Amino acid sequence: MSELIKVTLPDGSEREYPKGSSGMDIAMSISEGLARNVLAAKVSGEIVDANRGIDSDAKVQLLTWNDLEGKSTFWHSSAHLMAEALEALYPGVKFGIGPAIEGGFYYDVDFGDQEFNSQDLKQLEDKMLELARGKNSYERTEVSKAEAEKYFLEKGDEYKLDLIKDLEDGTITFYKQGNFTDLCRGPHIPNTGFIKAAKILNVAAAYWRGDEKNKQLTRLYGITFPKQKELTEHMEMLEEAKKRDHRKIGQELELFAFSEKVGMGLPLWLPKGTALRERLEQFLRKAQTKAGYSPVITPHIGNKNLYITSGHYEKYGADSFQPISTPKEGEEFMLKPMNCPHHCEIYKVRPRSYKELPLRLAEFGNVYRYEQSGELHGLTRVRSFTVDDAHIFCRPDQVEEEFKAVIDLVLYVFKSLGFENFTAQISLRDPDDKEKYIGEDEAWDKAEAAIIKTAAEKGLPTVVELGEAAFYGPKLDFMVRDALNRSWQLGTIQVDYQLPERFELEYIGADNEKHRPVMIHRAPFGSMERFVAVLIEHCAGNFPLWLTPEQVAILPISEKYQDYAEAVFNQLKEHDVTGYLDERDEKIGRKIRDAEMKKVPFMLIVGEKEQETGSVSVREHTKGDLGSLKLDEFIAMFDSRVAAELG
RNA sequence: GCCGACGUAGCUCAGGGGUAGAGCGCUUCCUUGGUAAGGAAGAGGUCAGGGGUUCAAAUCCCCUCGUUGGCUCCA
Repeated sequence: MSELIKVTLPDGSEREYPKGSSGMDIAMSISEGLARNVLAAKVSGEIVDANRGIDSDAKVQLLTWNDLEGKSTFWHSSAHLMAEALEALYPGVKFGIGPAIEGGFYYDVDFGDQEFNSQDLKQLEDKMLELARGKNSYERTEVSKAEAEKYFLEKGDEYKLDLIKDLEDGTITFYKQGNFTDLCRGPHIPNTGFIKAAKILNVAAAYWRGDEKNKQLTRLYGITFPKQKELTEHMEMLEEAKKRDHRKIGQELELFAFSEKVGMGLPLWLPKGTALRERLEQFLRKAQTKAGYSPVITPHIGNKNLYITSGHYEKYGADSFQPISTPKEGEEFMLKPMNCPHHCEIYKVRPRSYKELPLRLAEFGNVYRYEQSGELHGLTRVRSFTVDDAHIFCRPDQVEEEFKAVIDLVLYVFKSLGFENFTAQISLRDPDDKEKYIGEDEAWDKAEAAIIKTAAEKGLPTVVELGEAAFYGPKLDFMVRDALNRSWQLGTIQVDYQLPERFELEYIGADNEKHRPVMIHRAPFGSMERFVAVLIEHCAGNFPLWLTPEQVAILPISEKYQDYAEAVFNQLKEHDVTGYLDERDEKIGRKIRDAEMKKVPFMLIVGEKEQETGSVSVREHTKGDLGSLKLDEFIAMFDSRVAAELG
């Protein structure tokens, strides 16, 4: 007699189930193995508990650990489990919020008068696992606002009360597992038994609601897994990430440095780092030349009025490096925080015809931004950096084509540097806070639509973020995943209808009338600093051969072969192979070890044999002895490796 | 900018109220050695900077600077 509902599964198949069946019931009907792994269900786009009944026809996706949403449900439930453990160990603790994040979860905790220190972490982890073994189910109940308030009033948790205050009556739910009840929208995994491994990763301080006027809570970061093995692998990955830290490798390989005397956040590029950077620049210059860009050079400072015109002064002036005054009364200059205003003035040097658009002005421009001191981090966040900048001035009817060409350029750059995984983030205005942005609604709508359209046409994997736009226009940001699957923002493309307006840029159209061009800002690397940092971590300092500052090390067996070694070195230099000659009075084993530590791709060992035959004994970094090659054979091999890398 | 931790030789770090330690690196000498560390000797530090407590401070306290984990921010 029970009514049936139609369920559409992700593979397109349709099945019928009694009304009120849950995701778990559906899983059970497919296979027991699946049922054991189901963490939650996505029902018509909404993620719900696996045991929630489904009352109408729906598209249903069963979420497991392999789904992002499954993981996040798992971690959110783990946050509740950690809270339960904390409550058991520290009676009377109060809780803020405890969401899942990328790579785990956290919970903000107010320990009151109780002490919590890092020695307690193991105890907390053990308690979590002990509770998890109880296989307590996560039970959802709907409560009224009054009931919710009553519960937390009695418990004395002012943070939850604060949260409830903003919730609408009738939408409030509690989740209970074991002895712990929490205010929570859900969803959750079926029971705590799924959680087999737990690690508290980090303890930090965070203000309630992120406001420094509020009380500071202890934020406990944790991660959990359905298998112990996965936790072990995760911890190994974190260990590997630490080894790849670009700050560490940058120091070890002498790529860059910082000096207290020069100032915080102001990187000093050492010779090897500079070599690397310049090769990256040359690579992009070449690609840009092909794509029709015109390189330009502009000063590091600009009159304050330039930034008043651009709108940047009003927006960022107070938080920037302050104006530089000159002997002339009232005259003020600013370190340039971006290159666009200068490029606008280049556009304006003479009247422009529609025939010369698009005009693509490119500059590796050094810019200076007074980032908050607490935000500085290695090369990824600095106060002086170089944008691989370009501004494309084009007619409105050219925007799409130009946008697509830029996407192609960005993809070419990523591919050449070994970044295979990326998503394109479409950053739009926050529709609820239009005050933050300058310009007309109409222009914004047009620009946003253009980005969405071209991204779709290029088949980019995209995510849309509201409120992430620049103040002058929407953006398409490229988030790449590195070798450790960490996500970084690199390239950016931005459509801008505002600056042309502010700078009164014009071109004469075919109709002999004045028209306003559209500007596209773009930087495939983002910044040289940030890109190098990400590249270092991506390849753990083992750069593609063509980028490596020291590509070969010539290691003579003894000083008797010094002359031959030098001859080899000189010939390599002729072929644009860079490196060094290790003339030290050390044994070959030692020279090899040092070259290996420096991650030099090729070691060329030369002694009596090689000298007699005009050859080199080749050893490749981490791979060992490759045997003997004539010098020209080696050069040919080297060249073909580089050619292969650059596709 | 805010909260916490940290700052000892070029690097990695030990020490800790009573005149500064190790390994690596560096310099010199010996050694001329065939695929991841040859041997010996030597140089090198106002213990981040400033102030205080003390007979005595690298060590305890305060401030400043810097680094770092977070929070907030990011043209």
